Amino acid sequence: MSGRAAVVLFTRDLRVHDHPALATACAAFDRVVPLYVLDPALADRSANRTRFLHQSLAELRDTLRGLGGDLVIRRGDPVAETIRVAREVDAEGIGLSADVSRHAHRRERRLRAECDRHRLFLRLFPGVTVVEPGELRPGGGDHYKVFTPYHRVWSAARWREELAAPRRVTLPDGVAVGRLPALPKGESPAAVVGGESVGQRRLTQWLPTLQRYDDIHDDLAGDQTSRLSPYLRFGCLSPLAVANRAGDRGHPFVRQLCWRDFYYQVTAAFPEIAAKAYRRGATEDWRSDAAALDAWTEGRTGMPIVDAGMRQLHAEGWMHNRARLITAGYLTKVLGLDWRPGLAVFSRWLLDGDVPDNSGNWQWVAGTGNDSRPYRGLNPVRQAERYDPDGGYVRRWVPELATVAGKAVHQPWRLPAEVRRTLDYPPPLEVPGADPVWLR
DNA sequence: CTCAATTTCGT
DNA sequence: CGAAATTGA
Repeated sequence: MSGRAAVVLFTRDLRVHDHPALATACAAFDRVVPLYVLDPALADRSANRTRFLHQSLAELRDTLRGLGGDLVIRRGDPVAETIRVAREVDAEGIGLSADVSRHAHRRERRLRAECDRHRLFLRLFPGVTVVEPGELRPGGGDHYKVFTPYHRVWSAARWREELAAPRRVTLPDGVAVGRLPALPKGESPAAVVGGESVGQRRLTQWLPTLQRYDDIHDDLAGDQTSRLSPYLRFGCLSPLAVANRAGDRGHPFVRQLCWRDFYYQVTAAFPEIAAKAYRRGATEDWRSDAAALDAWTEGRTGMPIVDAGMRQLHAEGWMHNRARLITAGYLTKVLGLDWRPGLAVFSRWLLDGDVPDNSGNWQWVAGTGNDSRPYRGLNPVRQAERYDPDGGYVRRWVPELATVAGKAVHQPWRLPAEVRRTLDYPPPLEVPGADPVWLR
């Protein structure tokens, strides 16, 4: 063993650029162990994300090798394995990016206890969000509950300095690197590939469209959103670096990054966000209808714009944001079903699925979230006609309707009966006691 | 300075 | 309606 050593535990920050924990460790220590612990407890939550994770890890390992180091892989309980590695290499301590979920908080707490026991230091670093959760607080209270005031202070706040990748990473002598298992299978055939360079390339290619963002980000068929969310989810991209490259802090795209930070600081203060209504006094009288939930889940509700969104989710492990609003609004506001199973379905498939964003947005749509204004039930047909005016999005994802031209595809129940019979597409789900305007 | 009343505003 | 900022005692 030669020189002072530290361990950098990677979690959902799978990059070398603008990685405060890694940059600081490499600047302060001769020897650094970049470590990832494969946690069997997390492995089977989402096959899509597990595959994306492994792709990102493989690339991170290659990048670190290029810098003279490596990515050390262990399997098991992240806390026990991290401590074990730290002791093996006689490290002085451990650094990692702070995170907000209940799982992450528990990991941090256990890690701190073990570090105390073994006389190691534990240091938490920023990097998962643009502005650290808890850094901005309203006059009275620990976190912002409404987006607009948060956005105001977020835009005006001082952001930390973006950090370069370390020029060199040197492992301690004799550390066993460990191996990545064979790339696991995902569920979605058209899922994007994980990794820092893929994310960087996507960002670079997409940035020129920023000037037209307002015109195109809600166009379902145009499909011109950044699609950076999975890379942000796994930290292949630094949210700060993305915001900086967008330039103008007031840009509506940067505002979307602020929404992400907003839900992270909500989750840090309300870790039960995935299970419990955030707003106390929220009415939660959901119906129970297993058949309707199944139809929604599988994309056969008979509401083309909803089915299109769900089919895209299955095919790509990703859904256009506008389609997320429409499908989630349809489940909760039209079918009257609980947001939790909807959240669980998104969570299984989405490459970008995480606790703060996924839960926060579902609660916002369901009306149990921070938005104190009574949420108006959304009309899926009107949404479809506004955001998919020619029906191209529906025809792309619902092949049963591929022969129906124009916006007529949004209301197949209005087609002549003899045409409908040829389509092999179900009539819209019925909701007991409801007479939706779009069926009149 | 603190704290309560009041005003403003909400993807 | 309730959160957050502002005003005022």
